[in-house]
Amino acid sequence: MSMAENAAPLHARIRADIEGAILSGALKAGDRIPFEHELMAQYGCARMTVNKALTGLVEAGLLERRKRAGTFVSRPQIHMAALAIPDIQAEVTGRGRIYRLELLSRDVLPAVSVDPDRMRPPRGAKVLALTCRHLADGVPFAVEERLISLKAVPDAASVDFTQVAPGSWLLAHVPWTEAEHRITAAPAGRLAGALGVDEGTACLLLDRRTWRGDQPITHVRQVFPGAGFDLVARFTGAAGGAA
Amino acid sequence: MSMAENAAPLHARIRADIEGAILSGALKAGDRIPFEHELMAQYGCARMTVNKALTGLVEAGLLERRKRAGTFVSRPQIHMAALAIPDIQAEVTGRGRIYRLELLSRDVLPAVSVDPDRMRPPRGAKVLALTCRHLADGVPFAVEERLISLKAVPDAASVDFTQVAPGSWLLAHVPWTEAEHRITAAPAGRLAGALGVDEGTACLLLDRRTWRGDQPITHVRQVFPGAGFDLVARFTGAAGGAA
DNA sequence: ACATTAATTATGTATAGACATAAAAGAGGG
DNA sequence: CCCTCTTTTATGTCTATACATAATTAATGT
Repeated sequence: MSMAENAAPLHARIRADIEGAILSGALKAGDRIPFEHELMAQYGCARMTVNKALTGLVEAGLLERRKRAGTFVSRPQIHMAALAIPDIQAEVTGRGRIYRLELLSRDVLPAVSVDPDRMRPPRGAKVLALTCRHLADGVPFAVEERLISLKAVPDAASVDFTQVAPGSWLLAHVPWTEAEHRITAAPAGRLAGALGVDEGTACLLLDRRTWRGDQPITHVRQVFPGAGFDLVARFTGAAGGAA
Repeated sequence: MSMAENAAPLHARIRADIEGAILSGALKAGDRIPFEHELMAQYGCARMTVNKALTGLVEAGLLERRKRAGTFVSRPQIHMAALAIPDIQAEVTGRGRIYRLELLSRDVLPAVSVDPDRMRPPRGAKVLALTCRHLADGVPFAVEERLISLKAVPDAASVDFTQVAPGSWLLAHVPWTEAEHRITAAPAGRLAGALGVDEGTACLLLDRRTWRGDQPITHVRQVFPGAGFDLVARFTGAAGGAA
C-alpha cells in the first residue's frame, strides 16, 4: 500500500473535526451540531463511534447534550489556568545552575493547628517542623518553613532532610488528594537574613497545603526574592481537553 | 419495586470503585488492576462496559494501559493546580465592597512588540494602550496597564472604558484560545503614587497575555499592593477527574 | 380552553461479536 | 548466547442491535 492511510482512529478524527470547528469559530456557543444519525451518515460509521467522539467532547466540556433536543456547543470555558507549581530542585537545575539544600532547623512539635479553619485538626498528633534554604550556585534562592503531620506521614521522622528536599521526598512518597496554594507578595522581613536580601525586599510567598482525604499532610511557606523567580501559567483554551 | 435500585450506570460504578481503591491507597502507583475479562466476570457485564470505565480513567490520568501487559495505576498526578484568575470587579464586589473604575490614560499607538518572543507580531497594526485604576470603597485596589490589539479587536476602539473594565469587556466579547500568566513580586516603583503606597511596598504583579490562534489579543500587567490581595488556587487531585 | 395521555425522537447505556495492533513470551537457527 | 521469527494475549477500535430515558409534540378527554 503506497497510500498514507489515516493513522488516527475514526472517533478521534470526528472529535478533532468538531473541536476544530469550535476553536476556529465556525461553531459558536449555543449552536447545535448535527444529530448522531447525521454524523454516522456523514462519516459512514456506526452510532457508537459517533457517540464515543461526542461523549469525549462532553467530558472535555466543549459540548452539552439534551435528550430529544440535540447536541450543543457549550458556553465559553471556565476561566482557569494550569499553573505548574515548581519543584525547586528541578527549577534550579533546569536553569543549568547547581542546586544545594541546607537544613536550618528541625523540630518535633505538638500539633498546633496545622489547618486553622478548613479541616479537622489531627488531635494529639505530632508535627515535624523544618526550615530549609535552597541555593542556586551557592546563592540563596528560596527559604521554606514546613510542617509535616507525623500522623499522616510517620516515615518522615526518619528521613535525612539534609540530603533530600522535603518537597521532593513528599511528592515521591505521599499521594495527596487535595491541595491549596496561596500566592502573595510581601517584604522579606525576618527571613531577610537567610535570603541574603534587605528586609524590605519584595518577595513572592507561596503557601501550600496538601491533604489526603480530610487528613492534613503538609503545610509549607516558600519565600522567593522577587527578582529571581516568576510563576508562569500557560493555558490553552478549549483545545486542551481532559488530559 | 420497593428497593432503591442503583441509579448510577454500571460503567460509572466500575469507575468509581477503581477510583476509590486508588484514592484510598488500596491500589498504589504501578499496581496492576484486573484484566478486562476478569472485571467483566466480576461485574457480570460485557467487555465494552468495562472498557468504557477504564478508558475514562485513562483520560482522567489515573490509569495507564499497555497492550499485552495490562492496566496499571499511574504515577502521582502531574503537579498542577487550577488557578482562578480573578475578574477584579467580581473580586471586589464579592468582598462586599464598592467597586469603582478610573481610566487614567488612553492612547492609540503603533504596534510596538506586544509579544516580544513568543508569536508573530501584528505588522502595521495599531494598539490601544490603557491605564486603569480599580478602587474598592474608594481605596486603590489595583492598577493595570493594558495593550489591546486593534487588529484583533477593532471594536475596542469605540468602547467607553470609563464605564466597563477592559478585562470584563474583553472576557465577554473576545474569545481566546491561549493565555499565559506570569506572577512576580516587585516593589511598587513608579506606580506607587497611583496605588497610594510607598515606592518600596511589595506588590503582586500579574502579567497576562491572551491569543486567538497566533494573533495576540491583549497584554495586561496588573499590580496589587501585597497586603490586599492573594491569588488562591485549589486543586483536587486524582478524585476530580476530567471535569 | 386545559389538563392528561400517548406517540415520537435523540440521547444514554449495554451487549456479543469481530478484527486490528502492540508487546511480551516462546521457539529455532546461527 | 544472541538474533530473528512466530505465537500468544490484552488492549484498541468498530459494528449492529436492543432497550431505557427524557423531553417535545400530538392526540385525547373533560
